[in-house]
Amino acid sequence: MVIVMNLDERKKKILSSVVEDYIESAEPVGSKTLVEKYHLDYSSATIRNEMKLLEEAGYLEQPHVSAGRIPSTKGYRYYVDNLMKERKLSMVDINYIDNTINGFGDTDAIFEQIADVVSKILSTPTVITKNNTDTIENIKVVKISDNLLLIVLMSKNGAVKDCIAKLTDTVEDKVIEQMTNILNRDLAGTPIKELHLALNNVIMKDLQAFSNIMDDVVNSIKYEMSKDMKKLNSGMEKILEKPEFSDIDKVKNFINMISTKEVIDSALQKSKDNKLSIVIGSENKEILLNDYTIISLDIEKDNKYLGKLSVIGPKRMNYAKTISTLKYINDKFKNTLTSNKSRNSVKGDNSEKGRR
Amino acid sequence: MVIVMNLDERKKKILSSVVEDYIESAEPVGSKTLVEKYHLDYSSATIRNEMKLLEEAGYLEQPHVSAGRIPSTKGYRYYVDNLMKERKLSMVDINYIDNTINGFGDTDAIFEQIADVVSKILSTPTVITKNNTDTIENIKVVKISDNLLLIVLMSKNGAVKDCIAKLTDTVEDKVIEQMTNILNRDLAGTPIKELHLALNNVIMKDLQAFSNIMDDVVNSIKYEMSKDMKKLNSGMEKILEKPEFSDIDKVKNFINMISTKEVIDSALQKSKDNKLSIVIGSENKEILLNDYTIISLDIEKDNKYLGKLSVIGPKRMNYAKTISTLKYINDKFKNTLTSNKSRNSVKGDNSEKGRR
DNA sequence: GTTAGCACTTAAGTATTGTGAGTGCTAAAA
DNA sequence: TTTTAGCACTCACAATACTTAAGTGCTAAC
Repeated sequence: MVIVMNLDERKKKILSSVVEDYIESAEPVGSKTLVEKYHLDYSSATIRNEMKLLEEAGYLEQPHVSAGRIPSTKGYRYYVDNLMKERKLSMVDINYIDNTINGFGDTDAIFEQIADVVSKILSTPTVITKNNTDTIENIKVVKISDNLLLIVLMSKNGAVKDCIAKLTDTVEDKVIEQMTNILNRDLAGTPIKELHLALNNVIMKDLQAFSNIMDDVVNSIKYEMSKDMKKLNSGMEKILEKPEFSDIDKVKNFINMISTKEVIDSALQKSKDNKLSIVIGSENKEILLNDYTIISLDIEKDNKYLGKLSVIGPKRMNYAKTISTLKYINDKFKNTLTSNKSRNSVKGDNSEKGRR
Repeated sequence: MVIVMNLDERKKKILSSVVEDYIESAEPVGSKTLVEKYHLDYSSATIRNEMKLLEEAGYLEQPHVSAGRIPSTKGYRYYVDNLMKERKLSMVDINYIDNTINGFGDTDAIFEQIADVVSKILSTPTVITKNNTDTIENIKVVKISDNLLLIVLMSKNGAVKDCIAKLTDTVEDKVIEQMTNILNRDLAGTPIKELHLALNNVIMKDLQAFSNIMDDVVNSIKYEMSKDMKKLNSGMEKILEKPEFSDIDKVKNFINMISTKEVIDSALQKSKDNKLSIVIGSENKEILLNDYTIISLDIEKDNKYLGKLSVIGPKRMNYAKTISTLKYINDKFKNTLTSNKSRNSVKGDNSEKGRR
């Protein structure tokens, strides 16, 4: 796919050292540092010559003439595709993930858990985008008390969402049954993204029949569905720690940018085929994102697409750790949605599908 | 209660002008500014003499000798108690509140809505603390599908909380009924803060009877209840706009501080009698909070205490607007929890209790 | 009691200089 | 041909001195 440039071993070693040192230190890397810290058996002058060549070939760049080198977008890309070694997660992180993601709550709640965990481990903001081509499959309405109804929506792909409706009028069981039938008749098969419209139609058609009650129910569903994409700001505090954001204006710009739905949407549209997609710096079509990297993972359950989990941060991000964390979470997630038993003493494992 | 110092009218006018100008501009206020902007019919020299006296009496302070004056804690306190004029909310804010707080979802969701709205309007972080002396009154368990249960907890004070439990085993209706009975028998009357312990006891006693199912249910409840106090970080981005937080270290300190549960707890313990409490700067016993003001409001429904809504920010906060916003929300909230009809065209108002 | 006038203080902004990290190039060594 | 020592050069950053403007407190006159 990618045209592999003819970099000799020494250049590869230098490039990967520059990338890794810069990821760690956030400071431009100089020839002397490379020789000393990475045991390159050449003098600094030789390394300087090589770095010059790497710069001319577009893999490195120089903030100013008397500074060391930092990786360019092309450099990061080469590193990710050819040089990076996949890394095992630390036991600390594995334990943290295992103890925190427990599968309680509806699908949104689980997404939220995942976003929080990823943010904590990677110190990056995390975005969850739900699959809104998913369709409604089934709706249940349960009477909790005289003026409280509980509505549960289940999607074709297995997502579950519930909400509570407070009624102004009391309601009889018979009415609930009728209403449930109407909702299922009108909404089953509706794509999530068209749900709002469909709900309006339900009201138009059937409001008369059930007066306020249907209205209460529909509004509750509408509100619950409008909470989409909310998890955007998870882990925002963490970026304050990164030297890239030492200036308050940069923080503000970044927050504004990722709060702009269009920017994120544009970034997440591409590369639908890959389960794991990495878009580095200027590879982003959106100019505002040219200094940032977005790594996203498709979240699936039983081979059905539920949504996308994306990590967004400066180009200087820990690619190896990010990728292994996302992959681990993905595996974990598949199990979690099926069963929440994993953290307790697993007694009878025979109920599992056995694909591992 | 408060000993009112003998400030003459001119001093009052000067003090209130300094407070209001400083709240708006965040810059120390000088004598010339006061004369010109607030039409005090004296020369700047006279005002200077007065300001000197106000400083000696402890109402004002001077960051350095060639700067204007800023209010001290005592100055803010005098302003809030004696000089501040209560202010009507703007129509924009009223509309925003009315259109956003709609009463959908369980009690926690509503609290969250309120915290978000307050944060947006006041550009301040907002903390919600739930009343954990409230007790469980009733528990309902509803079967959604073969391996999904929905659990609804209702408290004595009217709070509602629901969660979904995913089961490893399938479950029969009869079992659910038995289990519901056990849960109600063992948990009814339990204070929310002791729920975790009580749930452990339930498992100890009855795990054998229902094996994994009860386990799944109990763990779901536990997880749902553990989300307490989560709304702490709402509105955190907003503080970046305030000049007090122009330095990234100050932001970090502030975030660390308010993320420390103990600090917030200590601040929120005092003044239980008042529905609205204002603790300014050094009035806070906790030293870390000495540069900040906390304004909290007890949230009630039908005269039952549900929790506390607190706004935390620099001493230089817009006291008048904060207080009127909280009061408006409080009124709104009472209605909202009872009925979510307010934003639709209200047709038959006869169902309302009529207390306004 | 009030105010004009003035000397004084100080934060903050601007200009100046010094320092150190790191480079590119040249010429010699391997 | 490749590598390296040596050196002049560049430039960000830190430290320092200089300037400016805001605002005060005090005194003496109104």
